[in-house]
Amino acid sequence: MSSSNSHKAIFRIVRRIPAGRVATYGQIAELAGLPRRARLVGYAMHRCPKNLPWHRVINAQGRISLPADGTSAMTQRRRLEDEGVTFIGGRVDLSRYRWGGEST
DNA sequence: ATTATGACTGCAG
DNA sequence: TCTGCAGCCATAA
Repeated sequence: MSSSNSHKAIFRIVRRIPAGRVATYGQIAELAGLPRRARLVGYAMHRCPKNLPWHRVINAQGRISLPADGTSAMTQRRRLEDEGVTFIGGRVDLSRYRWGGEST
């Protein structure tokens, strides 16, 4: 088994992110037992299941890691704002919305 | 097998 | 704020 396990572990973590919270790629990688594999998380997100709350995953700068002019980026931002996450200057205040890995 | 690319990140200039 | 670079690793060609 190669990447399947990693992807599975990643998806499992993403599924635990509560609404109204966000997590960074690096954070998810770490929680999934894959320290420093942030890039792998990004790759996994690129082809994640539809049921996955992929919109709650953003980069370490609090920004959406997708072309700002793309429809996906807008969908992501809209869904987050819909959950109560506010954007300031095009980015999210991680010190406030970052998920700590806690259960809900 | 090798090279290039990408929804990453942290550090340096 | 922005650019560049070194780690990272699955895919594609």
